[in-house]
Amino acid sequence: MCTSTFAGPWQHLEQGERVHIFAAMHARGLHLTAQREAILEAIFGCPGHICAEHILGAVLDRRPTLRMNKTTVYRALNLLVDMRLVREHRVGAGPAQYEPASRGPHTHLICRACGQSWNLDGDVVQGFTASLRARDGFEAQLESYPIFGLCSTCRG
Amino acid sequence: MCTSTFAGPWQHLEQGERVHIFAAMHARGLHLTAQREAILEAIFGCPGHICAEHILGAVLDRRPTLRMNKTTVYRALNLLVDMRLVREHRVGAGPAQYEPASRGPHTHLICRACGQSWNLDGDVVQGFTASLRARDGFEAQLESYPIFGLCSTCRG
DNA sequence: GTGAATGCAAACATTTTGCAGTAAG
DNA sequence: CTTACTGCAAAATGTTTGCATTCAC
Repeated sequence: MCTSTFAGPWQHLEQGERVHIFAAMHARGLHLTAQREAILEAIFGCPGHICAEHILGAVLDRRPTLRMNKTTVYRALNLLVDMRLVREHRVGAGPAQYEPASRGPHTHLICRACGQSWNLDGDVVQGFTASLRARDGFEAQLESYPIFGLCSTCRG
Repeated sequence: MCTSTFAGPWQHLEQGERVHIFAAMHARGLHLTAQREAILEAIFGCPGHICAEHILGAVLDRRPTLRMNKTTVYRALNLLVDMRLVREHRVGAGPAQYEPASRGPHTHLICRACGQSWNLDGDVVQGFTASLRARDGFEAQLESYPIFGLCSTCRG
């Protein structure tokens, strides 16, 4: 079951982004349909992560004339993740969460006890990923998953 | 759907471990039943991670006289995770994976391209978690989930 | 016009729940 | 003898698939 919903103003895709996505799809012989555009707008218009159910809800709310179905949402999401236009986070129980890949790398700290989350800026993460790269040649993609643990308050 | 199965020799719980678990359960007014003991043996006897379906399979295979049901497996797993005797890993699609909490912290690196995984020893991780602790007071539990990225081969 | 995209219903995989019966302490 | 535990069947959740129809290009 999903919990939070983003009810902010409806965002249209920024023009450059739209062009880039259209080109990427065209190159694969795929269509940028009204449904897919609405799904993209829901994802790009949400400041955080959003799940399939909420994407469906947002589109139905804000584009009542557009036909839309959960199957279409899931199919579009798989496509967009495949094309690396959207990042997927599957962590813990509950539905997968999605966000624009263009948002750039950022890591979340999540407290297992209180559930709060914090953004972790680049410095510390970069030090860690740099040492993994140096040691093992492994390019860690820490932005794909939040880091779980206990926050300073809950440790006490 | 599960893929790999561990078909190694049946392990009985090490005596000290059994005593410790029994005490922990007793302290909560819970029973260490034959079913729960068999489930624990399946988890502790598996060198890697094991999922609910395979625990059920292992117990049915090796203790044909013992009645056992997937509901019992899931209920036992929730209990054991809750008691922090067993660690749960939910990552990507597919069923949750379980392993003894006593196995100590260790982090896995998993390559998104080829799917291979490597154990990451403590040093590098400890440096990272130490800086998070110092900076944010956050106690990261990196052993709870793998770090995804690209291995040296697949980066090329 | 043609191949790709959609909606619907149904299947699927994983996990949880209600309830009546069983067994551990 | 009490309270926890179990099995069964059924539900809940999140996601995918088959197929006939519709639409973008």
